[in-house]
Amino acid sequence: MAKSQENNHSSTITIIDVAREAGVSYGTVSRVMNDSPNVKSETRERVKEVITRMGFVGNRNARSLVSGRSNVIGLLIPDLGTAYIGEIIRGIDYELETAKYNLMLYTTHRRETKETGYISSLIQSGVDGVILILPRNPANYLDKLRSLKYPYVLVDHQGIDEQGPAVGATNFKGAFDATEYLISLGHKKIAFITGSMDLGCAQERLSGYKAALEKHNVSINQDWIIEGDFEQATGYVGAKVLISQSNKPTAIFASNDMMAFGVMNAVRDMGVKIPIDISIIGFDDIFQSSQTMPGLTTVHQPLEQMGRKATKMLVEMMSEGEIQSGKIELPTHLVIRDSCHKIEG
Amino acid sequence: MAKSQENNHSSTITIIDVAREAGVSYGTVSRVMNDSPNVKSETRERVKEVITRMGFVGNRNARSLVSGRSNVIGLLIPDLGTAYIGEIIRGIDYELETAKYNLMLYTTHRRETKETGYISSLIQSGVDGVILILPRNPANYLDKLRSLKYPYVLVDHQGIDEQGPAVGATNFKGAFDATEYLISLGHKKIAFITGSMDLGCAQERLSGYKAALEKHNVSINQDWIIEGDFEQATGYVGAKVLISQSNKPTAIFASNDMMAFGVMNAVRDMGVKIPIDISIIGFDDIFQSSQTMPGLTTVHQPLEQMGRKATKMLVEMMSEGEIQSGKIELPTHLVIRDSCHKIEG
DNA sequence: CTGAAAGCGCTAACAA
DNA sequence: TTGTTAGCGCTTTCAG
Repeated sequence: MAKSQENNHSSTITIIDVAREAGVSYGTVSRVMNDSPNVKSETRERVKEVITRMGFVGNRNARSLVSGRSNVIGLLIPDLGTAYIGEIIRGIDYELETAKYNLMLYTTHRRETKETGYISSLIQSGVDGVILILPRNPANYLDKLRSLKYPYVLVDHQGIDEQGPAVGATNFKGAFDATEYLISLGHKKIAFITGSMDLGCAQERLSGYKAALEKHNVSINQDWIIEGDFEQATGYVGAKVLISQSNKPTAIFASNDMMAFGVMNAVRDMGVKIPIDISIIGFDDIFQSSQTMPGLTTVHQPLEQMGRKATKMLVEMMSEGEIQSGKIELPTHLVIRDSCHKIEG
Repeated sequence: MAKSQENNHSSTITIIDVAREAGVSYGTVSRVMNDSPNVKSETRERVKEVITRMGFVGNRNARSLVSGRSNVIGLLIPDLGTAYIGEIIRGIDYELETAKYNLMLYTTHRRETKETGYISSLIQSGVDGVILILPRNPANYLDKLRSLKYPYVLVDHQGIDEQGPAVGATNFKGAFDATEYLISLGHKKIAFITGSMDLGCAQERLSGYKAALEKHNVSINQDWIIEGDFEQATGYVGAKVLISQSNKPTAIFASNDMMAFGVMNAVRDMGVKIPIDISIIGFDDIFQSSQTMPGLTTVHQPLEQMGRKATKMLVEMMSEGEIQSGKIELPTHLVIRDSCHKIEG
């Protein structure tokens, strides 16, 4: 006999108890639970009443076992604690709630090796689909996912090899717009601090910056392009380097807001006033950016929307059993606050 | 016949296929999978070889259904995107990995109503236990959890009604130490910005601050106690108010680091130098605090440790089937960086 | 040490 | 519209 090690905390009421109490067969109870149309409304009401009265909740494992669906999706992320990912997850959560899915979280903590391992684990877990945020080396397992027809969506990954479903933002255009805005303010000496250059989004932002400069015939000065890594500290250090130059820029464009915060701190520490002495612009528009003083002008990335869009795509794929393809880029837009200032030409 | 809607992406290999291939009964395969000692090592090897060769992975739902365990724990959090919670989760993740559990995430987004609903959902999901971080109104469902003998651990909740398992930090002592440190530096005019006062940790920090003042016969000035809410903005505003007073403090103790960042920004904007003109101290020691300039002196809260400890407690409870009780407070300690300065008495 | 077999709680065909 | 029933894939007794 099975079930010797009874799960002592799960409710022990089963569909059979409900059926007995309601005076119907347990198949009928199942129909009520699944909103099958083939139930007399009178019966349905009676069964529903019994269900609530007894506090019955269906056993998810049993349902999944027979239906082949778990109503759980997996979410693979590099790390938590960055506002950036938090906001994407907010969007995912939102959609998942309406679609009645739960979320299983897998954090790689930037250990690449874990990614591939997790994918096997995910599939094994009976998760119905997976969202991958900022994956490090998807090439290792994307083929597997595709060959299994396992639904997945990539978020914020601009790999060259990518043919599958993915959602990102218009990084190039966002950076282009920000740079153009600075130029419109009269700036010609515009410095740029890059993100981690192994990431597609960082590359695109750099390209956007350069393109805007070129369009307006502003020459690109390599001394004003500093390599950063999206962390606050490199923004700080980068700004110090920039400001120490004899030929210093009048504006600094940081590839993300965290680095822009570092820039702000550095600049302040050197006694340089924002935005009078120097203009600063960021990228992402995380919550904190509206809270700094002065408020950070930045490129808004629709993070929550990205999460929602990715989830919608995934839900659709899961119900249709087909892997869609094509990547989607959601529009960024400039949010003008108080960290940039007009310059006399 | 069931299974009309086949889960087209899950591997279709079952324990039976493995058994046939290995020339044993499928009960034996099951024993191998569960590391049962009653298998001849020769047989075990053969079966294992077949398992890896066929790439077989057990169906989790089937296993859970019969064993009554899911090897998944639920994590209920108010929000993401705060470094604070991210660091706790890192600890949880770490322990979960060694204990071979997966993590189901439920975010309430600070909507109180969702908490209670989630608890039912969690239990229904067949999750083996639950960790609640910073729960808003646990009174609503703690009784239910207890009566079901459902394993749970509270993290960072200092409710008065609490008898169940919980882990937190020494908030009182941390605040006491920080205040005493400021006093040892010669400060007598020490302001305090509180957290959300509906949270126990915020109350304890305030008490610790007051107690240190009293111990050293420094009178408490109500004008120097400002109510905040743990968000950066209230730190900014609070500092402005403080600095504008005719009788201004020489040090500001913010109840958490985010507010301390706000204080730093405000102070800088008013042309006041840190730490020469004013000393600033925070609480939490989130990652960002070591990145500001000057580095923020703060009370280190062992967030990752708290996550690990909570998880260990939960795992133990799940295996023993008993709810432990008693709360645990992990020690805080002062991290001295560069935001505080000696003052001439 | 191994095989046989009884279910775990439920969904979905099939009858009626 | 409802009842009946065959499994989903697996764990765990019970025999041997």
